[in-house]
Amino acid sequence: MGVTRTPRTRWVEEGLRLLSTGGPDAVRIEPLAQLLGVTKGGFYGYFKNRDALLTEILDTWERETTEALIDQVEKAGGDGRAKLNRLITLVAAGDGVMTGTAVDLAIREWARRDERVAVQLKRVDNRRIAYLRELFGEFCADPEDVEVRSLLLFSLRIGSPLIAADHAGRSRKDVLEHTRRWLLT
Amino acid sequence: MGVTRTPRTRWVEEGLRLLSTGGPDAVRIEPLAQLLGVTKGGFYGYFKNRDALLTEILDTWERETTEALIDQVEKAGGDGRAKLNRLITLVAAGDGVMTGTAVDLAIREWARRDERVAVQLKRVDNRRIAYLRELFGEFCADPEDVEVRSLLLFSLRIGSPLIAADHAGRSRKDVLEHTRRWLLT
DNA sequence: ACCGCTGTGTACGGTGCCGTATAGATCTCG
DNA sequence: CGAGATCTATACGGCACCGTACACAGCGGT
Repeated sequence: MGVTRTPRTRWVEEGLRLLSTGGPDAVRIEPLAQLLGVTKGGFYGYFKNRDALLTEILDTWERETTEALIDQVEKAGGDGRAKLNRLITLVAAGDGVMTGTAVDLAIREWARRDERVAVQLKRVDNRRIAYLRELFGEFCADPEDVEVRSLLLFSLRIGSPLIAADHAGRSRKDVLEHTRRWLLT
Repeated sequence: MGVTRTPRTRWVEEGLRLLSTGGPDAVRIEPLAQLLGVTKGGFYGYFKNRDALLTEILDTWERETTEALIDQVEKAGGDGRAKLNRLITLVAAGDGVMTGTAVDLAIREWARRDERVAVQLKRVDNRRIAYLRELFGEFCADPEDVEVRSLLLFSLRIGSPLIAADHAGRSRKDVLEHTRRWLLT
């Protein structure tokens, strides 16, 4: 063969998919290779070992997830409220492998048992919370208030997909819609 | 020997501990046996296989976690606000292996990839949300409002430990304290 | 003191995965 | 076309764990 049929990035992309559905323990090289339709032969040409792949997956995620979404929200302009509305809508849509909520949750769980991952996650979270703070700050005078709303909105984004409850006849979507109004008032 | 030196419950308890720190994939029989200071010899006398242990761990958790906390809150009495305050304080303390937040998170992550676990988690969540709804209902007239606050409080309990951000000079504890007041007004 | 029961230790074969070594296949470029 | 570089398949040894088989130890009861 000789030409790159399974480039480095494919290992990372598919690994990210495995991570999101099965957690870090599911990112195994041989099953991954099978998923790509090859054997693990080529893997060790790109990566030193399994750990190197995990590191690269994490770095890729950090790079893609931190700025991409913010840029997308910013470029459409508007005031803080408008931007928050757009942000919430975009996140709720949750398209893409990277920006999807599943990867986020998997990495969060991973961070609980791996200090290296925890550090990386903290950078990402701080960046995101800082952005929320900035937007809420545009129409909330009290800094405490800003902090409370930022944490609540962020928690909702993380917590809601993990909560499997019904809502007395309402749909989750409805409740989230009301919550959005509640937080933006 | 002949007398029970490592009763069935010890396997479950220690398994629960492994689950909370390392996720379901970390609940392995041989390491678990080593943790208990025995070999796996006795394990298969109690359980058919690893899966049977996992099932029993889950059942134990459901039994212990659903009613214990609610009972503890209820028996001290007071109105809805007082009970919510007590509930929040108790959960924040997070003592015990069962009621701790770690098991909860591990099981939630587990439920994302195992339908059986998802069903069980849903029962527990519905029970908990129903209780929150009941308490908020005591001082919130609007049912939508009740639903929003319940989901926000629950999300905060799940999401906050997973979020690794700083808060502009404040401590997480401070922000959570302000949030509590915000939700109970 | 003997016997059966029960929990335990040990040994075994099987499986899935890791990481290495090596040879073959295919493209690129001279 | 031939040489070199690049990617791939295959084979291997090693490790950790699963589940089974079986032998042994010590307690309870008659």
